Order: sequence, then C-alpha cells, then structure tokens
Amino acid sequence: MDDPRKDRSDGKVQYGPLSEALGFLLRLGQLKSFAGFFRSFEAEDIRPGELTVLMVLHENPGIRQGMLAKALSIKRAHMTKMVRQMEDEGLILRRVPEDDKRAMELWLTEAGEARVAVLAPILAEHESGGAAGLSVTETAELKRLLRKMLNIRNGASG
Amino acid sequence: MDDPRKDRSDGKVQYGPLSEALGFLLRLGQLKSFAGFFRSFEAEDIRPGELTVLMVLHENPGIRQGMLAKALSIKRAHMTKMVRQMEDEGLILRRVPEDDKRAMELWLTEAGEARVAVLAPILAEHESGGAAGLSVTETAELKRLLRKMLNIRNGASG
DNA sequence: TCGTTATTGTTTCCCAGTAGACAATTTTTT
DNA sequence: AAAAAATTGTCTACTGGGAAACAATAACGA
Repeated sequence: MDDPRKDRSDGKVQYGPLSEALGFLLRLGQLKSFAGFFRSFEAEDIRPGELTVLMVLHENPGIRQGMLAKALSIKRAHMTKMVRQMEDEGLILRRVPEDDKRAMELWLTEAGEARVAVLAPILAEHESGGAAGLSVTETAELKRLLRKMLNIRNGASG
Repeated sequence: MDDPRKDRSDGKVQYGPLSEALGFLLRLGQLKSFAGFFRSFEAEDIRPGELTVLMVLHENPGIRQGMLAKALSIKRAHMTKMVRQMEDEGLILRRVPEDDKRAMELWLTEAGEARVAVLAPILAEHESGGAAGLSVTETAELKRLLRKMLNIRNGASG
C-alpha cells in the first residue's frame, strides 16, 4: 500500500494533477453550488440564468440586450431566446431605443419587479450561510477571490 | 450621480446581490478559466472533459465507468458516449470484469498513456502561473478553498 | 431457492447553449 | 456624400449534456 494509486479499496478516486487544476475545481464547485441553488429555489420554478437576468435588469433598468449578455457571459443568440420567453411570460419589456434602431432596451415589468421582490430574499437567505464544507469566513474569502479574478466589485454590501 | 444604479455612462453594469452569489461567481470563473484552457491547449484538439478522463484513468487504472462518472460529476449516459468515442480513437480500453458482468472497467491504451504524457506537461505549465487577475498566492488560496469545499485532497504535490 | 429490489451501463428523446451566417442599422473612412 | 467597416439582434443548424426508461446482472429477503 505504498503507492496510493493502487489503493482503490475504499472506492476513493485519485485526482492527481487535477486537484491542482483550477478549471476542474471551478466546474465541480459550480455543479455543487447549483445543486444547492435548486434546493433553495425548489418552490419557485426558476433557473440560475433567469434569476441573473432579473437581478441585473433590476439593477440596470433599460440596459441593452447585448450588454446584458456580455455582463452575464451569455451568448447573444441564447440571450435572445431567453429574454423573449421572459417577455412572453410578462416579466420583461423590450423596446427599440430612438437613437439606435438595431438595439433593444430591456426593462422589468411590474410582474418582473414583483418576481424580484419574491426571489431576492430567497437568494439572500441562500447566500447567507457558508457554502457546504466551508465556514462563513472561508466562503467570504472564496467569493472575494473570485470577484477579484473576474474584476467585479462587491455591490451588495455597499 | 448619487445613485450608482443610474450611472451607466461608462458601460459598466451593476451586479447588485449577484456579486455575492457564489454560484454566479463560480459560473463566470469557470467560463473565464475554460477560455484560458482552450488557449493553452490550442494545438492539441482536446476538451476539458476528455482531459479529465485521461488524467483520472492514468491515476486509477481499471476504474469502473460509473465511478469515473461520479468522480467527475458527469452523468453516466454522457460518460458512455464519451468513453466510447475515446475507445474508437484508440485511447481507452474497456473490459467487462469477471466478477460483475454489468460493469465496465476502463484502462488507458499505450496511445492513451502517450497522450497523457503529452498533455500533462501542458496542464502543469497552464496551472503554474496564477489565474488571470490573481497572484500566485491568491490562486493557491482559491484552489485550496475549492478543494475544501469539494472535499478533495491535494494529490498533486504529494 | 425463488421472488424482489438495487445496481450498471445503455438507449432514446429532449433542452440549453453555441457557432456562424444574416439583415438592418450605425459608425468610420475616404 | 459615398463607400467601407463595425455593431446589434436574430435565424438556422449543430453539439454537449441531462432525464427517463430499459435490459442485464447482482444482491438481498422471505
């Protein structure tokens, strides 16, 4: 049992260099985090992407569709489908601005704002504790490093 | 300009509570990290999932297909497609073990091991520096926190 | 031992998301 | 002013990946 690579008796897997691969760790972390998301929002029939669109629209009323897509790293083609469906659901208003007839400005409807009012507290509650396996302090540090990596400033506590 | 929500003049987007949402940050981080991956492995025609399969097979020869899927958080249905393709490419050997005729043991072929020998140094080089926007120390701390969150021990430095 | 339940990989069908081309505009260049 | 280039949203076609049902086998219980 000198070589741990041969000890698979307990069903544990050796990750080797992957345990140092940031992309791999981020992918697993995201999957784990999303599982928690669906648990917290179980009663609300919403998906992560929709929530992010609603939140950003709430913070940036009238934002251009392309800028929204860029901010969320969602491809424009997919964003089109997404916001159109949300428009059909009555959550979003889409309008062509006067000064640029190619573009599309997005606004939350009353129903959209109401939806945000319901979802935001659930999100806050969901994020209040530490991530599974981490203390609150460690979770805060993890978020801080991710924000720095992404060049996103913390706009929640300010 | 008292309310930053109305200052979109510079094209910046207000993330609001999302800047505190771990799942959102992890998703953006993963996308950014994967972009770096494809840059580093540009010449090798490989995708992240395939690389992880190769690395885990190298570390755990003869592992069961289902356990591999679980370790990488890839659904069994998808893993089937993946490993079959890699089998067709001559990288993987699949064998039904004597003691369980439902199962499938996976091994790297000579070509598979050769592929690992080529890819591993590229991965090491790719991971050696800090992530974009972070120092080496900060990157190491980020990885450490992710490993703790995922309950993965660091098997690369040991 | 026989019937029931759980596991393992596979198949089929479906959906989220992407790539690339496109039309309509706007911006820039000459 | 005209032409060329860039931007913006959309469309079509494609791919990665998941859900659910399935067959084969193994494990378990009466």
